[in-house]
Amino acid sequence: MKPTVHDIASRAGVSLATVDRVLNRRPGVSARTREKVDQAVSELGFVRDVAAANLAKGRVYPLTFIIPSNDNSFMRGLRLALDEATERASVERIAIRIVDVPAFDAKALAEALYAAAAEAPAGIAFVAVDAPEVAAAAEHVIAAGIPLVTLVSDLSGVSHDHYAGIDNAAAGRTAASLLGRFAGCRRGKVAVLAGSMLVRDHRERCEAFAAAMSADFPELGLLPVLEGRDDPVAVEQLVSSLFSDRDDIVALYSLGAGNRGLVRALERLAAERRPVVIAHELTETTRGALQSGLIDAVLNQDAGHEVRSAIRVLKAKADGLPVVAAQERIRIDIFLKDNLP
Amino acid sequence: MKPTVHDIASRAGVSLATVDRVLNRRPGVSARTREKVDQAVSELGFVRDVAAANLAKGRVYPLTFIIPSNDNSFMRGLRLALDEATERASVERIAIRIVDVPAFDAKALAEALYAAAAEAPAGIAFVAVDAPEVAAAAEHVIAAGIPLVTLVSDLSGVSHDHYAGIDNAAAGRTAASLLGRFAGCRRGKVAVLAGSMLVRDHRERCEAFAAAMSADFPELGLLPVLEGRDDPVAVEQLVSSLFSDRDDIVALYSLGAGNRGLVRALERLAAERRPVVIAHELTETTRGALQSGLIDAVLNQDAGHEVRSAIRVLKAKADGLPVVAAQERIRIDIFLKDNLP
DNA sequence: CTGTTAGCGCCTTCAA
DNA sequence: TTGAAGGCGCTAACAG
Repeated sequence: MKPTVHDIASRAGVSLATVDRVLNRRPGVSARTREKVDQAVSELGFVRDVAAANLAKGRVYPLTFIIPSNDNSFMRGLRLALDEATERASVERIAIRIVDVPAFDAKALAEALYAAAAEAPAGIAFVAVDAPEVAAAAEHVIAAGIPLVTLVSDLSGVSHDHYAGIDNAAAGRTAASLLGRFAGCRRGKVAVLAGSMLVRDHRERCEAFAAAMSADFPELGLLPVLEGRDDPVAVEQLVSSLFSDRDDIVALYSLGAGNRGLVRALERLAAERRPVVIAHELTETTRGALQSGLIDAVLNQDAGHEVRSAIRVLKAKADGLPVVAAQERIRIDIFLKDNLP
Repeated sequence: MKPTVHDIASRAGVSLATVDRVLNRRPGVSARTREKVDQAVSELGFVRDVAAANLAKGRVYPLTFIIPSNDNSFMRGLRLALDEATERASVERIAIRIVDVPAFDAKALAEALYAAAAEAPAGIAFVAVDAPEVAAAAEHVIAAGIPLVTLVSDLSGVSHDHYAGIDNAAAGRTAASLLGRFAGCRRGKVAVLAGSMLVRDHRERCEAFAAAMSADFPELGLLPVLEGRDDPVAVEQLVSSLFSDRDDIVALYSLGAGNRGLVRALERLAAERRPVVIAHELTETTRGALQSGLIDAVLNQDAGHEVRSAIRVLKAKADGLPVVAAQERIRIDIFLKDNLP
């Protein structure tokens, strides 16, 4: 039978309360007593029943998630993942509060951070905009002793607790590998379509992609980066005019959102002119385009994993427990038409 | 505040015990009382605290996992995943017993199933060998009322509770897509290396791969399938002699295990003769080969996910709860050198 | 510094 | 058919 606190108590010859103090590293125990308990713990191979502990504590962790009120599929997916987490809230003893802020608005985000901190939750997660005022607000949160993690997009120059998102440089390199190899022996230009070079994840993907392309596939020249502001309409226009301007494009890397516009533009292209296309985020749109052959591969980050990871990390930090970094790494999924989930 | 059984009890004007009976659909409650309780439950939006329930029940689920005592990295990984699950055993209130059987040995596996059933565990998971005697043993387990799931490789013609593994036909098609596209404009033969056509996962991968290749890349002819019995030594020999026999091989699909042997054989090949290689399962070996460029892509199934899924399903079945099939689908991961976790 | 005691939310005898 | 009471493993006042 699995040993319990009672076994530890009698083995060490102390009371339950003392055992509890030692187990939870609370003060008010003499060194000798502590030792006796520790010894009993290791001798009996005691591991505490977290479920029972949480039940007794009755503790709930109020967590605040600040996310952009952006109407693209990925952010909708993120929200969905948060809703699911909220449903498991009672079991995991967390209470999630979602705060919306305008997308790409550093000032609004900074204010949201200050406001969230004022409520003193057990932790805050937010999708960063990489700007000084946001960094300042983040520092404020950290100074207030509130665990803080970035979600999806990271923040430079602030030592927050964690970044729950993919390695965007690796994503850029992965895109380059796939695109270069899928292009095969075709020769021509490669177009790059981003949301905005002002956000860190896009910048990192773009730079890594360009570096990998020129290293591994120098015969495929890169065209200047197009910025579609993650807006389907803008993207459609950009891509359409690009393809009517020139006829030497063999491949395209869409590293941002707004792929609905991209797909519409591609659909109007004559089949023999269709480029190799790599895009990001598995959505209704990109899934359909994969299946119809308009997009060749999709790199994806699992919003559900990111949310769950953020929650785990925030809870651990709130409890002062260590985080197994390797276990929290978010994978870059690759989807072809054949391995769609 | 989240409602508890107490709230339900007072709202319905009954005692805790009665509430409990209704919640757990136990007999001995009049229809009228039951109704009152049900109404209180839905009015208050009560959801029961599973952790507390398990704590009170003190129930543990003895689960038996039967896996091949095969010394390849994937099976070692599976074992590792099982060990990890065992460590969480106390929290999840399961007790895992691992039973080893010789690989690809239908008779031994069948016997192990009978033996496991005799111990009447809460559930059994096993890596199937697709043979009649195994099917008979599986039927016996099912007839004994013990929840049964297959792991990694499925069993034909038996309606067991679940298959915790990837869609192997999809894996074969994915391999074909990648291999065909990575081959680019190279022309020649494609070698296929399997473990054994006796296991259903290998057969399915192989058939789907062949079908997809002839449909999408008819210019690349397939060579007869080599069976390496997932044994590194055998595999090395097979591949070595294959490449000394002929010089028109442009690509190779290794759909089984034993890739240590494959990599050793590839290493000895002159760089310009090296084929495009797609293999299965991310291990030390395949990871190294990806990084060194000997292998181009690895399809992976996450043993940890499979084990956890099997456990979830077995527990649910043991409790008579439904399973959300979509949530239990195991993904096919694609790894290139660039997106290694 | 240490122990006693009363719960957390739920389940399970045992009586009525 | 129903209810009262005790306990699962742990934590947290409140006393000593």
